[in-house]
Amino acid sequence: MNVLEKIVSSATSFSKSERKVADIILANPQITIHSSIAALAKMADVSEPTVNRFCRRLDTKGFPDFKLHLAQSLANGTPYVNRHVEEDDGPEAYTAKIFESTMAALDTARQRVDINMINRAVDVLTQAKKISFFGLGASASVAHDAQNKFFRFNVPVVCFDDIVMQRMSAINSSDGDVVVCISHTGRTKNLCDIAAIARENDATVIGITAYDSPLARECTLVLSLDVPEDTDMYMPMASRVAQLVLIDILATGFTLRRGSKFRENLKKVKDSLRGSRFEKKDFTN
Amino acid sequence: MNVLEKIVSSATSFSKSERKVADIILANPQITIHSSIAALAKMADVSEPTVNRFCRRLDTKGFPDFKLHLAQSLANGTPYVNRHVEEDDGPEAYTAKIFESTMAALDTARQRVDINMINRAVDVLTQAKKISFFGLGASASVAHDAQNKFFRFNVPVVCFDDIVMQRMSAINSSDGDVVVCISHTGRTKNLCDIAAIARENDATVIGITAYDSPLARECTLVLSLDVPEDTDMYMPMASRVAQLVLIDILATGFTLRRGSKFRENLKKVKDSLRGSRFEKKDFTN
DNA sequence: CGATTTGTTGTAATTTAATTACAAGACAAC
DNA sequence: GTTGTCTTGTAATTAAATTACAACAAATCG
Repeated sequence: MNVLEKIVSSATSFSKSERKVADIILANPQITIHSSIAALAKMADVSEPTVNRFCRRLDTKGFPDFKLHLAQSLANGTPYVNRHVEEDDGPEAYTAKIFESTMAALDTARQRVDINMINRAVDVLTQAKKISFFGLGASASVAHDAQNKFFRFNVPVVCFDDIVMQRMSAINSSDGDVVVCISHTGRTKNLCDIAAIARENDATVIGITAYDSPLARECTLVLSLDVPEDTDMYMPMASRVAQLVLIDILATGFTLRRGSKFRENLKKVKDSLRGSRFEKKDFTN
Repeated sequence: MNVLEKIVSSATSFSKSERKVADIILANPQITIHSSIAALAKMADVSEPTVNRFCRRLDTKGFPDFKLHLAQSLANGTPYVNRHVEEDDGPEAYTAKIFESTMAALDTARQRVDINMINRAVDVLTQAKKISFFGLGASASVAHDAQNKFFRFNVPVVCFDDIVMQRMSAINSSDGDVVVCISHTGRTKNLCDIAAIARENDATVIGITAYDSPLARECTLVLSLDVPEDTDMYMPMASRVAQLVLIDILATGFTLRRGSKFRENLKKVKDSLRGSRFEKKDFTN
């Protein structure tokens, strides 16, 4: 937990004067790290020892040490301590908050992801006879995106966002086929059924879903992404971005496993687009 | 440029003693930020003023200020200096690199994005009679995702990834309709045509695309996202994530503009899923 | 309701750390 | 070999942070 978050969470245990200090610091974190203890005390209208005591309460060695911790918190980019969008946020505020919360979500995803599982998933995918991506709702667009990546690898790839098609496809699957089921919650009944059906037909089922969810239990192999979702907006946001990055990782693992010669193939796919595009005038991206 | 990088890059301009200081700091950055100037001087076997001069040479106000900058550099965590995936990277390396490069891309996107344009786009979207999202290839899944968000707002939303449908839809558009064209490069001919057609028919065309691209020139309003794309893999990766976050921002702006009562509506949409899902056993997400 | 204790806050003294001024030494150029 | 410049360290100074202690406020208990 970074210092800024710590200040917020231990707010209740502060005394009156300490709260004044906390308020000033939260309001001007950037100014704080460039201020002396005297300047900060003056801003908060308290004495210098009070500031010092405040720092100690936050498990730092003293004011200079506290500034160090604060600087690190800020570097991790938390201009908005509360990253949740609020009713009266202006465009500047909500734009920054959404970028920040998405980045924070990716960071926790990175820390929690199981490299071993990724490696096994890449193994399975590179050996697949056929790969199917299934998702519903918001996860359907992730499935489409996955198809857009994996079709380049010259492997049969399908993608369905229709439960009937998914079901038929699952029933027709067999040994060597890989089915990737994508669901943030992992509690969508239809998708669980499909995972079960695919498994009964000897397909390998990879789940990109929440750890220990009903869907996860139906899968051969689970890539869990426990990302804190901002539920205020009632829309999947960060979770879906993390899923996409995971798809990128699997696709990258796939290409690396296949070696450099294979990469030439990808270049061809990309070059094939040239005719449909306006030429670049210069080398800027 | 962060301080650590600065130390490396200005290595040539250091004197003999300053180099000693630089070496010690680069070797033990974590220890440095918790040391006094005296301790560091002793470690580097130089005098205290030498350390101070070293700090000044790096455009910091003095030793404490230098430590602050150093702390921030360390917090920003660049475990992989080179974030590009390489031939012989193992799963651990490429996973970390892809997460990191995606986060870095989002960070530059955040810095470069034009808040003013976002605000105008939200304006236009909230007043739209009908909203259409068009994308091709990788951008098609972004368009689908946008549809998945915006349909919740009780506004007529369509999404096409088929140029014939897009064309027909564009021709049928009229004043008050908003067409959102999504393309990373902004050089896909078909999509440019469609933007032009939509504009001829009095629709407002919002482009989520590269600044000053052919597509951008056809749009009423451009949300440019100049994200450094990792082209090694010949696949769109970071750009597409940035586009999704932009969609999230527009959707959020939309809901905020509509006020709190409208948010109840979104909750209803979300609650409607309950029947199709397994119940949560606890409150973990 | 008053006395006592506990906790909070500020003043002043002290200690510690960082910076400056200056002088000695090293090195290069003439 | 001498002069000038650049580098480095010593000692003095200044600035900053911390500690010790006293005054005050609030809460607890008789």
